[in-house]
Amino acid sequence: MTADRKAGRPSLAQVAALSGVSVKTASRALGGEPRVAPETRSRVRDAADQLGYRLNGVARELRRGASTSTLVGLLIGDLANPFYSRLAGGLERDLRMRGLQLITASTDEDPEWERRLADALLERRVRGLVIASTATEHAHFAAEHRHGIPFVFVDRPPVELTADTVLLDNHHGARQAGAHLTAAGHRRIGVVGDLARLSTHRDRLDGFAEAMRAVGVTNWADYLVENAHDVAAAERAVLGLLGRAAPPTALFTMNNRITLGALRALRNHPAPPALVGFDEVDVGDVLGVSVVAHDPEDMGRRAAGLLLDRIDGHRGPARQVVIPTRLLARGSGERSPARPSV
Amino acid sequence: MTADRKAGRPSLAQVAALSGVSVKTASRALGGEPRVAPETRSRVRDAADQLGYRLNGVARELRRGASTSTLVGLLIGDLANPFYSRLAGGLERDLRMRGLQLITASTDEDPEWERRLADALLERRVRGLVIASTATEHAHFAAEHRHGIPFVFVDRPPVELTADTVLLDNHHGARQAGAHLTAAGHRRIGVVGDLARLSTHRDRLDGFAEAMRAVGVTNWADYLVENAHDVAAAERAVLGLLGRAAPPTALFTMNNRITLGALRALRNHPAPPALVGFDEVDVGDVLGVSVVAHDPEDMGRRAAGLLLDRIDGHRGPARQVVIPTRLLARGSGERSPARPSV
DNA sequence: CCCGCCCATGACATCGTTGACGCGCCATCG
DNA sequence: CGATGGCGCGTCAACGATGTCATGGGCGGG
Repeated sequence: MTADRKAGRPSLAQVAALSGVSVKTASRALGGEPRVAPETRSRVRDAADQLGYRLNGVARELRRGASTSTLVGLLIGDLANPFYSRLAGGLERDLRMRGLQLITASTDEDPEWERRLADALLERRVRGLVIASTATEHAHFAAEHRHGIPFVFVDRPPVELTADTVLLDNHHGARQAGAHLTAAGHRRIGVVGDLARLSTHRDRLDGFAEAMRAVGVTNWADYLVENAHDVAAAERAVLGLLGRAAPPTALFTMNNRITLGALRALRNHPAPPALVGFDEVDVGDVLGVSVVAHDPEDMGRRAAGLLLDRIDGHRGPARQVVIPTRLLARGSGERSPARPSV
Repeated sequence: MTADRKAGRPSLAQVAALSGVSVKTASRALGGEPRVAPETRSRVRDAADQLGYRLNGVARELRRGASTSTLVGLLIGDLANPFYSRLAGGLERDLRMRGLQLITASTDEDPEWERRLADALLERRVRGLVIASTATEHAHFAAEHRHGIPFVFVDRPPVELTADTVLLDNHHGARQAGAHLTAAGHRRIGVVGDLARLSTHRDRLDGFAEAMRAVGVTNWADYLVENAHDVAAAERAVLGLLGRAAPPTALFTMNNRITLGALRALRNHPAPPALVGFDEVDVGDVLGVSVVAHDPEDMGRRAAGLLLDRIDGHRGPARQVVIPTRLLARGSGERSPARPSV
C-alpha cells in the first residue's frame, strides 16, 4: 500500500532499516566488501530484492571522487556511417574488457555542436574522451587535458594541442590510389572529396597530388570536386564530372560514402571510368571495386590502447599511431583509359 | 606552484573563494540562475576560467535526484552491424534534440552479458533504456519498470514483461519474400537464418512458411540452415546448399549479414539462384539485389518517440509500433528457376 | 584466568552541488 | 514617512553512498 506508490527509488537507508542493520553494513553487504557475517549479508540482500533496490552509481561516483568514472566519451561525425560505427565497435570491445562503457555522440560535423557535446561529457566527468574532431582548433581542451583527462584524437589530429592520436596513413593511401590509376595510363582523373576543411580530405588530396606530380600532370585540380559530404551529393558530383566535354577516364573517390555515390552514378554506364575509392565498402569484393582499405575496428582498438595506458597512469609524451592502408585491386581500378566509342 | 599539481579538479568552493562570494552565489552565477548581479556573475566566470573549473554533473545529478539524468541506455547486439548503428543513429538524433545522450553497449547476443550491462546502466540511473534484447525472458526488469524507468524494446519483443515495443513487420515481410519467389516459379528455396532463438528469426520463418503453404510446398525445411550468425558462416551455409544433389533454385537470406555472405558465395557463380534478402544492403540497388527493405533509422526515431512520451509523463498502457517492410524487386529475386545446364 | 587481538558492526563525516529559507538594502507607494 | 517588496546574496541541509575511526564481544595465548 505504501510500497511503490509514487515514491522514488528506495535508498540504502531503507534497505538497512528493513534488514535491521546500519546503512554502512548494508553498504558493505551489497558492495561485496569483506567483514560481513554471511547471515547478515543474505538478510540484506533479501531486503534489497524485496524493495527492488539497486545501488546508486551516481552517489558512489561522487563519493569516490574523480577518477572512478567508468564512462568514456566518444565523439564522431555520424554513428550511422559504417566507418565510425566500426571504429566505435572496436573501441567499445576493448574498453568493456576493462569495465568501461562508451557514451557516444554524433556531431554531424558541426564544430559548435561538437564543443557543446564535449562540454557535456566533461561535465559528466568521463574517464577519457575519444574524438574524431570536426573542429579546426582544440586549445579549449587544454585545461581539461592538463587536469589529467586523457584525450585520444582519432582519424583527425588535434590542432594547437598535443595529445595521443590515431590516424590513417592518408597521404600514402591516396598516393597509392593515384599511382595505381596513372600506372594504368590515366591522366584525366576525377577526384571527389568530403568537406574541404577536414584534415583527412587535405591529406588525401596531398597524396594524390604527389602521384600526379610524379607523372607530370599539373592540371588535375580541374577535375576536383569538394564538399560532397553525403551519398547523394557524391552521385551528383560524379554525374557532373562525366557530363563534361572531356570527361575523366578515371575516378578517385575519397571516402566510403562518396564511393557509394559514384557506384550509383556509374550504374548502367556503358563504359564506366576506372574507379579507386578510399575506405572499404560492403561487398566491394563482390562488386569488384578497387579500394584503399584499412581497418576501422583496429583504429578503435588502438585508440582504446592509448586511452587505457593513460588511465593506467602512463605519463609519457603524446603518442601517434598510424594505421596502414593497402590497395586492393579488384577490377574497377584496373580499367584502361581506352574507351569504346559509344 | 600549488595550482594544478596533482590536486584533483577544482571545486565550486575554490571558485567561490577566488571570486569572493559564497558557494551558492557561485553556483547561481555559473548555473545561469537569475538574481545575480551582472558584475558578480562575470567575476565568478573569470575565476572559473582561471581555475579551469567545470561544474560537476555527477554531484548535480545526485542533488537534483532521480529523474534528472540526461543519459539513455541502448543495448544492441553489435554496434558495427549497420542495422544497429543506423537504429542507434536515428535514436540518438531524436534524443539529443531533448538534451539526452546515448550510452551504447553491445551484447554480442550474449544474454548473460546483456543482463550485466543492463544492471550497470540501471545502477547508473539512466533516464530510460532501449534494448534489442537477446535474452529469452525479461521478468527481472519488472521491478525497475514498476519504479518508473521507461523501457523500450526494439526489434525483439519483451517476454514475460509488458513494455513499449517497436518491431519490424517480420511475418509480412518474410511472407512477401517467399511469395515473390514462388510467384517466379521457385519451389526449392534455400533459407538461411540467424540464431534460431531470436524472435525475429522465428517470425520471419513463420512468414516464409505461410508463403510456402500457399503453394502447397511442405518439405521446404529440408533447405533450412539456422544459426548462421556472421557473414562467413552465411557464405559457408550457402555454398553448402548449392553443393547438394538437388540444389535450391532460390535463396531467402534472413538478414543483412546473411545476404552479404550469400552474395560472396554466389560471386562468379555461372547460374546463380534467385535471391531475396531481408534488410537493405549497401549498394543493393547497384548490385540488383532484391530485398525486403525497411528503415532502421525510423525504428530508432519511433523508439525515441515512445521513450520521450514516457519521460514526459505518459502513463498509458504499453504501446507497440510496427515498422512496415516493402519488397524491392531489383533483379536477383526475379530470376526464374530454369537453369541453363552447366 | 586474564590480556589482547580480530571480527562484525556502527556513528559520523564527506564527496560537490543545489533547494529552501532568511536577511539586509534600496526603491516604490499610499 | 512607514509599510511593502524585489533584489542580491548568504546559511544550512540534503542528495546517497562510502572512508575513517570507534566499539563490544568472542577467542586464543600466556
